[in-house]
Amino acid sequence: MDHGRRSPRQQRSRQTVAWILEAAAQLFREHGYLATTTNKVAERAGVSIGSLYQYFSDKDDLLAALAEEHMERTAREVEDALAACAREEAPLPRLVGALAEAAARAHMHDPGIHPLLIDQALHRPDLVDGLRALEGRIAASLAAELRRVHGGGPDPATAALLAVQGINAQVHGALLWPPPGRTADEVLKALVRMWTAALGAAPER
Amino acid sequence: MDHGRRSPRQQRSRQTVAWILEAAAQLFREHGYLATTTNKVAERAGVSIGSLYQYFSDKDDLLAALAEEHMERTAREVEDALAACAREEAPLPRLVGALAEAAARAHMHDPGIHPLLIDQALHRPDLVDGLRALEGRIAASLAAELRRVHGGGPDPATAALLAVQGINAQVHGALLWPPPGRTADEVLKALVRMWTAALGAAPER
DNA sequence: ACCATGATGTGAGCAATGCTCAGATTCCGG
DNA sequence: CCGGAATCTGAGCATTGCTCACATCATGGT
Repeated sequence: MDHGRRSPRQQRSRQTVAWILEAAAQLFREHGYLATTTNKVAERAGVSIGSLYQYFSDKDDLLAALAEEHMERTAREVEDALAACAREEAPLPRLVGALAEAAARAHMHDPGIHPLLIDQALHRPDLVDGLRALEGRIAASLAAELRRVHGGGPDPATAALLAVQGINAQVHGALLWPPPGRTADEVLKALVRMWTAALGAAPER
Repeated sequence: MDHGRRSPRQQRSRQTVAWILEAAAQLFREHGYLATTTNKVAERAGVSIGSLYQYFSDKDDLLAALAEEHMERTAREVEDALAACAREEAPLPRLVGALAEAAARAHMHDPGIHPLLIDQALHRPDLVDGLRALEGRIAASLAAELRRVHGGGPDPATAALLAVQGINAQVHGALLWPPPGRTADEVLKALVRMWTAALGAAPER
C-alpha cells in the first residue's frame, strides 16, 4: 500500500520512480541487498539521492515495493492457470499439475531477486500480511475448483490452503532444484500423484 | 563448520564466544538483525569489539552460528520423534501427526529469533546447503518409516522429501497461526488426514 | 504572456555503523 | 621463572543511510 512517502503526480516523477525501481532491482540482483547502497541506486537510476528519499522512506522500502510487484504478478499468473482449468473442466491431477507449473514459472521469473524478496517479506509485518493474503486468494480459487471436482474432503477451504502452502514449498525445495538422482519431471509426477491422493474426493464418512 | 576465524583453544576464550553468542541472540530477538550493532553485542557480552571480530568474521557470521545451532537442535528433535514412532511401530496417521508436532515444537522453541535465522539461512549459500542437508537427513529417516508401514508409493525417498518440505511449510503457515475461523487442532486434523492419504500405501500400479 | 504556488530535483554533509590494527595483557609448557 | 602463543583491548578509519536547505521546473488562474 503506502510504500514511500510523497506519491508522484506529474509524468516526470513517475518516470523517476520507475528508473529508481529498475536500478534497485538490477543492483539487488547483482550484489545482494546489503552490498547495495542507496547512493549507488540513485546513481544508476540517474537521479540524486535526495530524489530517491522523496519517494521511498527507507532502503527496505525499495525492496518492499519490488516485493509487492512480484507478489501481485505471481498471484495473477496462478489465478489465470486455475481459471483455465475451470474453463476446460480439468480433472484433479491436471489441476494439481497446472498449479505446480504455474508456481514454478512464477518463481523462475526472476531467480536472482526472488529469494531476496521472500526474505524481506518475512521480516516486514506488513508484507507478511500481504503474503498471507496472497496465499488466501489463491487458496480460495483452488477451493472453488476442489468443490467442482468434489475433492478436498470435508473442509475444502482448509485443504486448499494447506495445498497451496505445501506445493509452494515443494516447488521451491524440490522441483526447481531436484535432489541428486532425480529429474524435475520425476519430482513433478510424484508431486501430482501425492496431491491427487491427498485432495481426492473423500465422502463425509 | 568454519564459522568465524580463529577457533578458541583456552577455556576463557570458549567462555567469551559463549557470551558473545548469548548476547547476539538476545539483541537479535529484542531489536532485530539490522537494528543490532556489533558494538552493542560486544558491550552486552562484556568483551571488546576486537574480541568479537577475533571469533566471528562478520556480523552475518554471528547469525550463521546461531542458525547452525538451531538447525542442529531441530534435526535432533524431529529425528527423536521418528525414532519413537519406530520403536512403538506406530501406524501412518500417528507418524504424520508426530512429525507435524515435532516440527511445531521446534519452531516454537524460540519464536523471536526463528524467522531471522531462516531469513539469513536463505541468502547464505553455505547455510542453504545446510538447510537442504537437514531436510535430507529428516527425509531419510521418514523414508525408512514409510517403508516400514508400506507407504510412500513407488518412490518413498522422493515422497518423504516432499512430505518433509510440505509439512514444514504448513506448520509455519497454518498450524502455528491458524487461519481465521479454524483452530490449530482442526488444522492438524486436516493436515494428518491429507498426508495419510498422500503417503498411504499405493501398489506399484 | 506572466507569475505564484506547489511539485520535483539536487548534493554536501551529519550521525552512526562495520570492522581493523597495533599493541597490552594473560596463560601455559619447559 | 621465562618466552612465546593465545587472548583481549578500544581508538579510529572507511563507508553507509539518510536529512535538509536550496535550486529548478511545471501548471493553472488572470
